[in-house]
Amino acid sequence: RLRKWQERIRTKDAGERNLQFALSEIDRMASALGVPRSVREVASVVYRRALNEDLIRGRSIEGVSTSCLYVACRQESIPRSLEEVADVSRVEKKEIGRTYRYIAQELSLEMKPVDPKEYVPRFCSALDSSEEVQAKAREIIDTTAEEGLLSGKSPTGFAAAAIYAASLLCNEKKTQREVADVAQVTEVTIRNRYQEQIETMGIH
Amino acid sequence: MTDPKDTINIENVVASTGIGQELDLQSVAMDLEGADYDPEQFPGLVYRTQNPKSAALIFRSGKIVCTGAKSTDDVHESLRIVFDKLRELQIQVNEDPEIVVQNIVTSADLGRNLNLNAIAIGLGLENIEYEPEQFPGLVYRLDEPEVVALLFGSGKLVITGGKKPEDAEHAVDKIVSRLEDLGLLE
DNA sequence: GCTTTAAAAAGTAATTT
DNA sequence: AAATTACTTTATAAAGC
Repeated sequence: RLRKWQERIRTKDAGERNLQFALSEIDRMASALGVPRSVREVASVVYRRALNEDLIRGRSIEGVSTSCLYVACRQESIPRSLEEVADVSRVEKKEIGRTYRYIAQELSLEMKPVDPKEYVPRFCSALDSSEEVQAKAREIIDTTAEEGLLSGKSPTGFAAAAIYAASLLCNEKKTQREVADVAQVTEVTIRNRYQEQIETMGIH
Repeated sequence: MTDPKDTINIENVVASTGIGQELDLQSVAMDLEGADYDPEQFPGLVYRTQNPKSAALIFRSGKIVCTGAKSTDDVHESLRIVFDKLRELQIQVNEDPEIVVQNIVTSADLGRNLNLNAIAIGLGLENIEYEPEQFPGLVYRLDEPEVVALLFGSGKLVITGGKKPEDAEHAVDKIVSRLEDLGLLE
């Protein structure tokens, strides 16, 4: 009987320590990503829900923590790409993506696809682009997305191409490499998306 | 307009069977030309057939998995070749061991572009998985038939998980009517 | 869970030429 | 900068870790 007690205390302690570890990891990664406190709080809530639903079993605490942070960024409309999140996590991108899909499914999070426009402010400030470029990029994204160009395309690459195009149109040229670096996509992707976008925008 | 059902093409058929007899894969690997066997990596021996093209995974238990065939007929033909090869090695194989089709992968074309964002919302986020950052296809799980469809922006699609060719046809019909109901086709 | 096998879809990325 | 190779997703069986 005493053993059972000790075991319960032991597992309870272990659970507490695991939760503390998860929350401190979320905090660490959130700081590294530079997201506001509200995102960390949302991530913590999602993690506790996952814990209550017993979704951690068979998965690493680090993987679930990272996925919850990824979810929180999207829910707060300041998304971070899996690439960016993986950069501050010790879990690889592929596993973060899988864990994220599992958690989103099990918690019925009904995540809407990321709107490329949500990347515009952050990418543009990293590029020191004007408000005019941002507005133009948003316009390009909305117009080309309505024309069906967004289907199947990565939101980061789509946003990067629109920002590149807007920079040219506003006489604030940025090189494809500069934009590619802040968006963490290749120049080839920017080139491909850019071509499609200016075609349907009728810009010459 | 072309009926999307007429664009259906079987791309891969997976089937399982068995010869009801234990095998010494080490010696089979020695005697069977072109056999790949690395028990450290995977317990099955890999044997590829050329006509029709397929890959057979042969296990110590005598159970066999055949993948890569383009039709159910090809699966039977490929396995007939495998059975004959084993008989050449003095291994007893019945006349026609039972062959069970486990999965059929099919491709098809709806003939027009799809707005995957609208479809994700329209069909209901709870049934759909669409993460273009991770994969360009929208994942749609059907209950009847029980298959999984991958929808692409081009209107092309992949259907997998079915056990009979008709499953893909029924799935295409359902997908087309659901998209039409939502006004997301055309 | 993972390991291996096959095949399609389309996007993205890393190498090679 | 264009071409090639490779990896992402889906399902499925097999035996074993």
